[in-house]
Amino acid sequence: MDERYNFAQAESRWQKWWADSRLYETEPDGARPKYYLLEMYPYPSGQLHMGHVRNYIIGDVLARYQAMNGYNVIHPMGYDAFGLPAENAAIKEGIHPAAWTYENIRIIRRQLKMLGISYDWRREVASCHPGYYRWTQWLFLLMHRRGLAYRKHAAVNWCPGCATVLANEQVSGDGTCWRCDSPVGKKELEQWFFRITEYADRLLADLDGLAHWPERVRTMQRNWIGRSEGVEIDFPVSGLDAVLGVFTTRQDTVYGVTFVAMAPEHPLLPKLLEGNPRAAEVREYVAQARGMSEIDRTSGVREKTGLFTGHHCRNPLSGEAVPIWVADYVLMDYGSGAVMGVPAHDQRDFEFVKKYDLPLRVVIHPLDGPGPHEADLTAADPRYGRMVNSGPFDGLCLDEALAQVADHIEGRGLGRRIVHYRLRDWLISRQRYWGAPIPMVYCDACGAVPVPEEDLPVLLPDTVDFRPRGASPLGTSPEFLAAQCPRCGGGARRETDTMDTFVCSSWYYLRYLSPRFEGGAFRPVDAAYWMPVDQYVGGVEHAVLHLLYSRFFMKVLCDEGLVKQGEPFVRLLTQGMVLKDGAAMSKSRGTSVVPDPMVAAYGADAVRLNTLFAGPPDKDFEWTDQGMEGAARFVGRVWRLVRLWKGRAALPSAPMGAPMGGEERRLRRALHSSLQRMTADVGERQNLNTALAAAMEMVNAAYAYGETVTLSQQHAGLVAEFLDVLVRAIAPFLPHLAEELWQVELGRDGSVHRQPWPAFDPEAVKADEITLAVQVNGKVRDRLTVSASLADQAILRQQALGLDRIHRAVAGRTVRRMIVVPGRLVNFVVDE
RNA sequence: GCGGGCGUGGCGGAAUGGCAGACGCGCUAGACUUAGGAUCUAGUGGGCGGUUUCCCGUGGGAGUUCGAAUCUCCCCGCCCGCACCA
Repeated sequence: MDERYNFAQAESRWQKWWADSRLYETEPDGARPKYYLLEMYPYPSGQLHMGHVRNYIIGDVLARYQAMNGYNVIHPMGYDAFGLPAENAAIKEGIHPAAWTYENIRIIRRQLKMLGISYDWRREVASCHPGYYRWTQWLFLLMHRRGLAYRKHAAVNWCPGCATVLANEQVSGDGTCWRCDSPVGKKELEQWFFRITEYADRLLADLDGLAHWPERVRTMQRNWIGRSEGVEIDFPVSGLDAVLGVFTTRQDTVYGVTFVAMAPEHPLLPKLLEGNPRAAEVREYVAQARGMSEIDRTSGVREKTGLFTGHHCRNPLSGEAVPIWVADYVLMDYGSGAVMGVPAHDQRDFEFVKKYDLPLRVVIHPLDGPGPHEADLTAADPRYGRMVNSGPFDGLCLDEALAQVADHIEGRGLGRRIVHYRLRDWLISRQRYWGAPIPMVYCDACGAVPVPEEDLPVLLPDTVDFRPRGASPLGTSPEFLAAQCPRCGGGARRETDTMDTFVCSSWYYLRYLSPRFEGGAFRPVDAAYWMPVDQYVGGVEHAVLHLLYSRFFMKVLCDEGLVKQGEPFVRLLTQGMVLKDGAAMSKSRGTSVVPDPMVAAYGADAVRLNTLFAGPPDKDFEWTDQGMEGAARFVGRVWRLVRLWKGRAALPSAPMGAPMGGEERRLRRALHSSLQRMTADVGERQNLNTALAAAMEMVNAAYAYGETVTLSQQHAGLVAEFLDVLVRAIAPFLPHLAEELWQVELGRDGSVHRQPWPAFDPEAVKADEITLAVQVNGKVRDRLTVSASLADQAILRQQALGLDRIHRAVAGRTVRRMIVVPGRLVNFVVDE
């Protein structure tokens, strides 16, 4: 028996057989419950590394497991194929982005097949294919028709590295580009936006329903949407016919305002400076503040600066005159671009008045006592409390204070309640070549006119000089640029920007359902059957990018009546990263580990096993080749076991009915308790690493049985049952090995991947006798083996106290209590 | 600064109030063998002049409990998110 499992031969044979027998191709079937398993499709920038591979392997295990549970599983794959890297690589290497992309797709497809992932390859899509982006453009038109796509002039994020604009979500917290890490600047441009803010409330509210999403992701989206309820209060500017609107969530502190600060960009500022002796000084300050980079400007550690404008305004509640300052810590793009300074109750305002020697006034006292004297304050007290020094509002507390002040403001026309969001509209224009052209034309007579649906797709021209120059490469193609106005028939000019690739990926999960459908983005009946995605697997880095955009798209499509649900992804598993040298794998840093050499050396199943066994799916782990040997060892161990036992299992006289001895009952118990654990670990907890640990225990139990009972004496029926369960239970994890064992070694008909997931026998899991830990005062002193049916505590007590070591530990002391945890332990509480 | 997560053998990790270290890697010994980087078996947290009978041990400290890696509080460290958001 020193033959070895020829994984290379078996794996390629079964991959071919699966493809030939169309095993993973699925169609809607009203008679069966569906299960949509989706992994985030990759950006084809080269080969897949272990980070991607982990994603797809986790998804594959879950897909195969659900198929064995009787679901009609759809499991598709495609490519997020538009994007800057294709263009950058093409510029560098002189290849066309399309050629580069399709070559990478070819490589990745081969890798995925090599790993034995159960995709329905007929459903493969590439977002750069005209058959796909035609519908991306169609969805743009849908947005436009619904008033959700609009063009506006704005100061937008500009990434010099990518030579294009970016959406807010695509600028990292430190002010750098999410893709290339360049510092992002601002540029005044006229651009296309999607009105995602219109859905802010629903995007926020529906997060509560996503019970099977990680709390972390929901929190990140909540923070990103950033809803805050408050009021905008109008402060009339003294001596001018103007009001300064000030947004606050703390209207209960309005009597504590001692200054008002406006952003350097505030549109009212020029008016304040007309004929103002301080104008020159203020302008210089404003120029300086606006010249600061975004990063410096928004850095919390920097000391706040400001300058008095020379004007005052009137607090409409107290009637008091307060100075208007311009200050760099006030942001134009949040709230109204002006804040009321309440130094006693806001730390930023506190620091500001300490620096510029402005007054402060305490207007909130703690609920349970007196407040501090102004002179004693060393920091602002931002807590809610009881209003004081606030005229008619004195004594009001908490919510009541907020509500009554807001009511008063609205009632007297001094301002209005406002719900403000941090979320901004989604900037989707990109000044790059390799993307879906925005299907609009500009006509001198008719303005911006959408391309008629029947004229889609607006094809990306092949021959364009796509070297970045800060303007859209498409503008260099006269043939592309020239268009006819769909409305008046006159000469017109095409939009030359392409769409953010996140637009493409916001709906790909729908295209999979009707991948070659010519009559629409997807067939509504297909979506009705397959949607929503039951399980989505992908990296957490898309928490507020792709996952927010997709939710927005789904809601729009729901409003349009094309889908029935407003949420695309029911269950989300954010798999951890595979690290190399403590950081995410990166091709540019040369820390990318690819699966190919390991598949060649150990087989796809061993790579799958090693990847899954390294840790829980949602946690990061450092890649190491160390485990590969062990993974390959387990594959061989299973194979040898089945080869050794199959003859015994195949005996015609292999009935389960033959009486079983202690060894048999022990093996059967190990089999079924391991199976029970695997079922819970895969199906409920999604802890695939411990499911595999259970599978290993199962196999170890078989070897242990083989040690004590020689082959010819082994219980043929039990051996047969064992092999049947084992091979089915490892099938989702080690699909090639399981198929080889099922069909070739066990000689069964049909694919193991079409077998039901084995059910564990609760009776078999029960032990005949159990070993209890016996503790004295919580310390384990001995163990006691008793019949599992023993329920009589008196007998248990007697037996436990009869143990030598227990007797000694208890001797001479009084047993106060006996605590019994059934099946686990007995604890005697004695006097110290 | 705010919010969240984490901290367990030489290593990856297991145990979510009940026998700490499952499972695996690595290591040690043995068996088989011409050979072993194959395979199988056993051992493997630390301490001890007691090696089945004792003590210690889950970042540190306190607490709750018959019993704490697990719950509570304080502290330390690492990671992630947010960060002048008015």
